[in-house]
Amino acid sequence: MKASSSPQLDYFNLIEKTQRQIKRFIQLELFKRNIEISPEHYSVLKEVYISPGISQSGISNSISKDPASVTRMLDLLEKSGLIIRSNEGRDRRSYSIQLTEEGSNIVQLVYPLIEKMNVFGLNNIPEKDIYTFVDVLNRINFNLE
Amino acid sequence: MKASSSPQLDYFNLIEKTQRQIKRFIQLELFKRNIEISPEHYSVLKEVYISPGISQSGISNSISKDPASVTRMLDLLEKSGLIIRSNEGRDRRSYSIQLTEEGSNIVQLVYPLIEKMNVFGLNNIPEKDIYTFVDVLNRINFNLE
DNA sequence: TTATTTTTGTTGATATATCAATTATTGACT
DNA sequence: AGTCAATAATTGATATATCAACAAAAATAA
Repeated sequence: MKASSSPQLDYFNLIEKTQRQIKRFIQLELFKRNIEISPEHYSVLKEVYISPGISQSGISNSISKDPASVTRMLDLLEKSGLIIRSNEGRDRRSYSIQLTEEGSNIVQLVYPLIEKMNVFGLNNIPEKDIYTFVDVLNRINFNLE
Repeated sequence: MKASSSPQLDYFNLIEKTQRQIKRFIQLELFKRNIEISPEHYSVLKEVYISPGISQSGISNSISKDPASVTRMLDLLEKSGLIIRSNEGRDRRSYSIQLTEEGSNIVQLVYPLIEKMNVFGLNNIPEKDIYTFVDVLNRINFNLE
């Protein structure tokens, strides 16, 4: 490791750390309210809420996760009675994913909480900095695509 | 889910997505160069490189990960011959972690690559925006502590 | 000194995430 | 129609991450 003019800007570790901390925070808040769902499962439910009937590959693309991850999360969500897979469509390879009433209720319960947590996490940060922040995240994503 | 004046700023998902994408990118670059180490293992090795003799709890704090995660990563790193645990210290509960020569070589090999990838990921982003970006990440961390 | 609490690390259980390989179906091409 | 490639989803293997429960040792309090 050479000494360099500026210390290594380890934004990857910083991003990772922040991501884990946000996740822990959300988990804790959900636990306090006796809402038994993981942040990951919520993000899947939210996708289905926004796009009812979406396919698994559609979910996979939207949340940028491996199809295998989606399969396994949906297995659990199905077992918990929060979503249903149906084969109604013409394409017999794919499932149409729908929320059950309970799944829908959870999204409507959790959504405003996530909004509050967003506000809390961004406390004391100027709005223009938040725009810059989101913009940089998008640019990094673009650069690494 | 109520319609709100502004759409939900889902920076959590954006951060998560970015984190996964950076990780995938780093993994791919390491694979291309036949360097058989995960980004997670590299970050552990780097900590030990910076602070030779550090304890497992020290690593756990530095990288903000659960002690159990650190134990398991060190198990693998030890099996791969990249680090050694020693009990030389007076505190018989804790281990002193050291890099082997091979571990040290890997850090020195990977470090400049990570630097290059940082530059690549931040391509076309004004420096002041990068400062703001890092600052916002730190503020979010602070807010959620 | 003895008792209690804290710290350090490990292990088991479970969830998440990815990759590689596989099955089934669809779409495209000739 | 028949072949071949692409797509959708699943499964197995493996790594990562956390929580809870635990053991051993050290620090603190009584």
